[in-house]
Amino acid sequence: MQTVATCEHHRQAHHEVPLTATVIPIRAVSSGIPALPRTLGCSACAMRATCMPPGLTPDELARLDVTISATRSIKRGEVLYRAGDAFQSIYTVRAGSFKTVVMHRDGREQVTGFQIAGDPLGLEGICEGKQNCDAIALEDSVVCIIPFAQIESMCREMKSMRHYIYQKMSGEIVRESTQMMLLGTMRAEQRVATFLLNLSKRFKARGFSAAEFHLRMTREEIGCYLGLKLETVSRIFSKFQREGLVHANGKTVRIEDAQGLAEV
Amino acid sequence: MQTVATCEHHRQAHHEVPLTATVIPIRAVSSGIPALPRTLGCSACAMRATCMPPGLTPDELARLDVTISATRSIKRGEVLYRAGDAFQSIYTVRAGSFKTVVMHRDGREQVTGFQIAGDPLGLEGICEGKQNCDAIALEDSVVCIIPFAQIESMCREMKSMRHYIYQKMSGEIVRESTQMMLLGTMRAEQRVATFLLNLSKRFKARGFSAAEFHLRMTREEIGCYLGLKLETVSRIFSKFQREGLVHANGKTVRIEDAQGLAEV
DNA sequence: CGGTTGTTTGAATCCGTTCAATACCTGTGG
DNA sequence: CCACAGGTATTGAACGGATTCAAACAACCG
Repeated sequence: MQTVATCEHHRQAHHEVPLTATVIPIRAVSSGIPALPRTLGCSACAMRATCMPPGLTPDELARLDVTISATRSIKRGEVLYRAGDAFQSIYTVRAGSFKTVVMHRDGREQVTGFQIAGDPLGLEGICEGKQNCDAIALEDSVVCIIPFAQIESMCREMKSMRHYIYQKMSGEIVRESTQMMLLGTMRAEQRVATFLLNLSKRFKARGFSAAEFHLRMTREEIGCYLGLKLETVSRIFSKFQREGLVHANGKTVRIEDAQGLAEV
Repeated sequence: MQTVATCEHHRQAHHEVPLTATVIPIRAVSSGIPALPRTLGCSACAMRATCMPPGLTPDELARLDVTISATRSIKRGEVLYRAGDAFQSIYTVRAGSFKTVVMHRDGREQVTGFQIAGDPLGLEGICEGKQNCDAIALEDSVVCIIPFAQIESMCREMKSMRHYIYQKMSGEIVRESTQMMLLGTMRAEQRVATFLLNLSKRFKARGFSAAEFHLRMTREEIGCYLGLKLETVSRIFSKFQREGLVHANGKTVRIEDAQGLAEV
């Protein structure tokens, strides 16, 4: 079984993921995964506000329900897609969480993002018709499959859908430039503080606690994301704890002084 | 007069740029700027292959010529747009070059990209309806103005135009994740080597020499882009020169051993 | 020409890494 | 149930690469 921890594997062996085999109609999966929203299909989905444009007509919603009719379950450590895979769909995280990783020939890796429920996945693939990073589940997860060709053809008539795609993509660009700033200008403590505050904000936006949450990623993955070594991340967690900024016990984190964190 | 060099200024004072005042019909500008392609309008533009989707019909080309009918000249050190400006247009660099800079409240800056002729500008703005970075000319430059609302409405009928927009945006995402990898995993020498090789490749793609070119940006701006201090950049240029990898005289750079650079 | 901006180089410092040892946690099989 | 193994996390000490501080030089422009 593949592990999430080490930041070095998952090369080669493209296209071997049995894509269709694990695609299941939404209704079939509903009873199996307890954490899922009860109601299914976009029209009744609790997360529609984050995933889809606002102000859709009933007709348009009905069409969405037909188009986005399948989810896919991915176990912890498994990949949703790999760099090089042919681009066919974009995804929305329905439950669980992912990391996206780009790699160099020489084995160097960079975690480019962590995605939690409601976040989009796979947008980078549109450019060259193939994915440029691996998307790996940090825990047992479920994604909604959004077939790009179909959603794209909806764009013809639906201006709001065009704007939705633009916004998601543009949002990725903005997110990444923020991360470039972090990597280019911040010192280690600021990076970790920013990371924790960002996670906190996103959990809050999805209705979870902003103060206390469970990290699904290892110290190494955090380091890989922040341009630091895992030891450095660990040391800074400890330091923040000594200073009363956070309480960190393994993967459980409680933010004690958000203001203080922001001022690191 | 504003300077390009120091990596610290250009805050506040949004919206004060007299946008319309400097917008000139393409034909009016044609004789003024010698470096411009002789033929004007997208249908006859030499750079259309890089700026616009392939396979447009004559009808579509004619429509483009009407839509993209103005350029704008920006003098060295002046801004094309600032963070916070209302998003209205995207741009293509027609002549000259730019840097894009994001900044934090605290004055920290990060150069997120350098754009040369043929490169797109302003795509990040689509997300929130306002720009999230400053675009500053590194030399006297000219951009084509692409009014987004109009190009967007062309997307309704023109599938190729929709794909064009997707590809440009997705390309930005890919470019940025590559840069995140550089910032997150490479040591200083590798960053500078990668930077030089990337510039070389892009110049070559635009028909300029891949081996020898003129840097339009200062050492400080390069450092700001690569997450290094200007002294470090300077030292590494000198080191590369000692090792026979490049010949650098001020802003003129000649790549002597591209292979060696790639292996740094 | 002087003044400003940009570049180069050296020496000292410091932050994050590297190397290493130990502890912890979780799931597995005896 | 406990022991064990593998991965994960913490912490210390030494090291090193990039920064900081400083000075001198070059290039540019009015």
